[in-house]
Amino acid sequence: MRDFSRSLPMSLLRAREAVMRQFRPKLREHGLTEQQWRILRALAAIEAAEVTELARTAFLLGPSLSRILRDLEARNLIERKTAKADQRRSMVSISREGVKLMAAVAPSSEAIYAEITQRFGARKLAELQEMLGELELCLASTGASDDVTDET
Amino acid sequence: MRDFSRSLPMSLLRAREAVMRQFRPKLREHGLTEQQWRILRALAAIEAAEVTELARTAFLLGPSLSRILRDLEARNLIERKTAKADQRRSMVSISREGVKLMAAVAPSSEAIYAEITQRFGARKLAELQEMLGELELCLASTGASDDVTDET
DNA sequence: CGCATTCACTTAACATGTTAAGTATCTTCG
DNA sequence: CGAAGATACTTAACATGTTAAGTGAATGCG
Repeated sequence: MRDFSRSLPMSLLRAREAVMRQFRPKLREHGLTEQQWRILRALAAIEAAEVTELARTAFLLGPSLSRILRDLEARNLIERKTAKADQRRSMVSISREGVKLMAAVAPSSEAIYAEITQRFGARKLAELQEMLGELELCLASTGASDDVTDET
Repeated sequence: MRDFSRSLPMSLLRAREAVMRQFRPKLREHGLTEQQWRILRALAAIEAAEVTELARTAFLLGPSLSRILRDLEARNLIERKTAKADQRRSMVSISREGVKLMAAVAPSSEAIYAEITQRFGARKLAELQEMLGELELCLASTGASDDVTDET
């Protein structure tokens, strides 16, 4: 069997870990996890979003998101209100405090990203992201539990 | 701020998830998680390994590995014995049952990997892995908690 | 030898990943 | 209208990620 440490899943895992290791300490200084930071960033870019939409944007599963939103709400970093038209949906938005926290963390985050870009090379980084996107695309809707009806 | 859904960490996360989504269902059929499978594969390639060595190979943190080894041992998929020379170390090896399970899963796993390779293209896959390796390398020992003494 | 330090591993505590089940609301259709 | 089904979440349960603290064994050194 192929040496699994050279397999694609392991390559992706190690590469991502190498990248995230750069960010985690700074996020931690502000009491944020990687996932919480993703949610704040996603919310900062829009007025408000439904939970399902936010899950898709931040690439989190529903149950994880539910827990995290509960915690972020308790820390007053986000706000929630049920939609008028459909009581099932809740609209999530970032709070004033959340915006302040973002503003405090963003510069360091940007600096770290710039450092990574500079080290690896901007052109190579773009190429890498292009390939990752293609990989994702060519595997789309090929898993076991997809909402596709005409699978073989 | 840059659209975070196009950031490197998200690209890596989505790509890896797209890949793992192909494998998880089959592993699940055999009652294995991705991490348990990594450990079995790592052990299958060697006679026996110390826990720390195994953690490095399977890319797992010590605490995670401790729990997983406890469970795999309870399921009789691995065996442990403390080293003679150093009572702190324990040598882990795959059991006969573990080998049997590997043999049962390996063909499907290989088939899935082959399918991915074929879809994405073998040459492109090699290029991607090359870039991922370079990324990992250029970020090595740059995090906050590394055992490097001469950091800036 | 003896004791502080280091080392290998485990436990603990909390956050998230993952699947299944639950709840409340909305929609559909007879 | 009203019951069956669909939808948008939430909870539950178990496995892992992550950091800190704990435990027992080996080492270094006076």
